[in-house]
Amino acid sequence: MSDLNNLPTTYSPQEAENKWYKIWNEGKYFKPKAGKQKKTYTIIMPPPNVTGQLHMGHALDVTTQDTLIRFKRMKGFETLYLPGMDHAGIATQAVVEKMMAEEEKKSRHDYGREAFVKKIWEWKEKYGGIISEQQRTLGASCDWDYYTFTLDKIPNLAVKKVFVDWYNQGLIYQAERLVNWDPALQSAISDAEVDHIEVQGFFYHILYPIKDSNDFLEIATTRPETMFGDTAVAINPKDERWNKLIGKTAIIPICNRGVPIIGDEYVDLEKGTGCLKVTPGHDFNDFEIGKRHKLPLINILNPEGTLNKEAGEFAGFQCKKARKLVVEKLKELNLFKEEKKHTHQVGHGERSKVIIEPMLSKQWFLNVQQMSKIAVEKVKNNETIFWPKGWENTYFSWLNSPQDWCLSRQLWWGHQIPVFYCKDCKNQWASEEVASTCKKCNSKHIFQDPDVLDTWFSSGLWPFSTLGWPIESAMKEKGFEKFFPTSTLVTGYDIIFFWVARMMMMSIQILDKVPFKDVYVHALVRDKQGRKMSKSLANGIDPIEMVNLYGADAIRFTLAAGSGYNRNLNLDPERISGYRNFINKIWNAFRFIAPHLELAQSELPTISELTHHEKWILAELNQTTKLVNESFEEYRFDDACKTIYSFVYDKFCSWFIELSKNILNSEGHNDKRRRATVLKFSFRQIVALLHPITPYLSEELWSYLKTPAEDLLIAQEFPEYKSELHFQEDQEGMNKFTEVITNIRNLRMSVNIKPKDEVNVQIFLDTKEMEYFSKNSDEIKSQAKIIELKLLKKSESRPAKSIMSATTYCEIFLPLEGIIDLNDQIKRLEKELLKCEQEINKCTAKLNNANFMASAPPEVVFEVQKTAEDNKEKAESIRKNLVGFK
RNA sequence: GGGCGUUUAGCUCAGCUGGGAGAGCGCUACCCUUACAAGGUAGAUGUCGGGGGUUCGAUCCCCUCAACGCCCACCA
Repeated sequence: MSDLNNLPTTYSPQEAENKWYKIWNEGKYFKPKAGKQKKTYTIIMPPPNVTGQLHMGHALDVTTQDTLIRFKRMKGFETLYLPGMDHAGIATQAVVEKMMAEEEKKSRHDYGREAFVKKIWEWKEKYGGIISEQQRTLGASCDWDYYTFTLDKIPNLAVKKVFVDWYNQGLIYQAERLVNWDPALQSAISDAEVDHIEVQGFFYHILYPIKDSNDFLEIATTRPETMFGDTAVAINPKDERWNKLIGKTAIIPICNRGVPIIGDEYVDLEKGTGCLKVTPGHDFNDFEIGKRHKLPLINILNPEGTLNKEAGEFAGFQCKKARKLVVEKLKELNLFKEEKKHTHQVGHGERSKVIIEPMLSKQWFLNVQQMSKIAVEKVKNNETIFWPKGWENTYFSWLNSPQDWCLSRQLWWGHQIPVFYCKDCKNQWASEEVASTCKKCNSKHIFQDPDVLDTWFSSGLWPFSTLGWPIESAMKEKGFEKFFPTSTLVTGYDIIFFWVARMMMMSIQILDKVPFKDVYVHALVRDKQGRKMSKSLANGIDPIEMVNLYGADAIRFTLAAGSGYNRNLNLDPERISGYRNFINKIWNAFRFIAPHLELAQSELPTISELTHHEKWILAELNQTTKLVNESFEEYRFDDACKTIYSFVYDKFCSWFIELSKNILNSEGHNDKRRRATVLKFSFRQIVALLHPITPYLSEELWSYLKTPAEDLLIAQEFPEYKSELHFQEDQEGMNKFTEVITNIRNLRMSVNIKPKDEVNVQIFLDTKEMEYFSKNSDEIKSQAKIIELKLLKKSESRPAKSIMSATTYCEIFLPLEGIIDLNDQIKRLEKELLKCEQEINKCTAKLNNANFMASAPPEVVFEVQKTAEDNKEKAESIRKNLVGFK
């Protein structure tokens, strides 16, 4: 331990961070331990992607989760903070494929499935999971023995069990449907993974000849290249312009195929030309029209997004290129009328960023119609509560119009679908075991479905698969019964659909329980100007860089201070340095106390022994404690931070430490000892209050404050409000004390008296204040640098040649020898007077208003009366003395 | 097109169920005062987006307009 008298003037976080994380972790402080609450508190960490680098969003996750965990742990809950990592099917496969292409000029097909998957595992061992190291840096107090990867054995068993059960129940089914096809991934993706992005495009006006006539139908489309897939042209039956053509045949240009002209209400008379080409194979709406009219369905695309042989001479071209060529060709044929600029929303792959093609394909789906209804119920009846409540709407809006979930992905990295096929008898069945023969005909010619499951399928099971489900021995070992349902899910609003909704549905369906009691939805971290942090803008702030610069506690405090019920957190690195300064301030407050720690006693003196200022600081601390507790319970991290900040800064450092200097430098042993005791007591409580937010600094300081027998701070009890430490009178007294001193300092400042120059002061008081001020006159003298302080009755005469200031209960005079700039003083006082008068006018207006007097509650009326009287007294003081100046 | 949200001091934001507006940072002046210059003391700043309404009283409730942002939804 360093010498308490020789601590450095600045706190250096690095040392403490390395030291304490290790001690906590090795000392098993992160492990769940039964506490006085006899209850558990569980947070399952949203598993970051294995490919991920820690960004500010993760840092915010960790900060809020770890703050809650540390808070609850100290409150005496048996806490489990369960870490993990997600295999992130698409993202990870993409990373490795890219690396392979760059380094070896090979594709996954060159390797084959087995070898490729092995390659990803190798990559994962080598590069994956840096993020969990970074989480440690931030102080995440997870039980790392619970660490789970979504492809681990148990989650895999969970996935298989759920799939097989639901397959057998018919909830999971296979269907040939129009799905969102990602040509880059060459896989289907779910609706949730499609982003609609606004794109500048064109309406191409094309003429479709009408069979057995010289007429044409003018059709507007954004996608001329899909005309090879057209199987009808649709017109609204109400459309007077064209409806007589319904029933005739239109000829698709270029391929010269005849298609029926049909009537369908879906067609919008206003949009385009009012004539719609119907391409059921590549448009979701057209697909519906096709169903209504029993139209054939033509697939014109290859899996990689090029046109297939249906497109004749355009086969092999990408859609974008084909579009140009088709337009040129139409121009040649004189069947092209015009193009008009048109902005529209086009679906893009959330990961791949390429345009998504609706395409007919056979996929696995989960029927969510029933489970989504129940998931809504559970939130409606408060079994799970969102904080802030407003996010429930987002959750509902998704679950109220659910599309069946497309589960299968044509990838290699992930949980392979546990469905088997027999080549001989065409039998299909689902099985948790890897089958070797056909269940039905015993044939050995069987194979497993090659697709893998959507990553979110395993994520949806996360709250219980991490706790050992469905393996009973594992559940017992991991404490499933104790920790499930979990307590709070902390996440950003961007994955309410992807994740929260799915965990709710799956958990309710499988276990008939909601997976968590609370959902705290935190803000998304943006840059100072509110822009999303992105690579292209280069506006990202790297949390680890910030940790290196300012320390983990500073960044945690900054993120916590920015986290309440807001949806954006605009982060300015300057704020981090600001809170670094605050942390340093605490460090230095400790340095002040440090030399006196030995003197302090372990128990607080009896209340009758305490001085006014001691009672005051204890009362303020007590109130702070109450507010901090309440704030954490309501996920108001911002309020908690503010409360602690202002107590430490504005109460403890600015006044209590200042007021303690004389005592600690005096000879009075008892006074010194008593004050040292109060200081130490307060400081122990301050670091305890701070610990959930700034674990490192607080643990470091605790090591000096604790008794040898006491455990680490992480394992201490969180401070609670104590009614016996509520001293209202002392808090009110102290308000006067600080007001008078501030007034005197203000006066000194107005005539440029240097801080170290001492002055004489006379205060004229109401008699009822006399006692308080004479009792505290020594402290007033020292705080305001006064040589001689005279406390006089208001009836006494005021000194000549002086400057003055008034409060509602006293007049403060500072007699001066030299020349005073009277104009300045008059201006200052007149301004002050004006304020009072405005206040008085407002009050009297109200008090003269009969309606106000009749309807306002009595305490409000009383308050107004008091304000009026106080201001009248103050104004009177100023006015009287102003006359003297003039 | 549907829904949600935001608009308060130069910047970032807080203001609980209506009683006359706050914080941090920044800024200005003065200070190396024996915990801290990553500091101290003092100070300035707001038609609480516009308009209307309810009320004795509106930053807060209702209506309306505007700007910005987000989410969902059809590539005619």
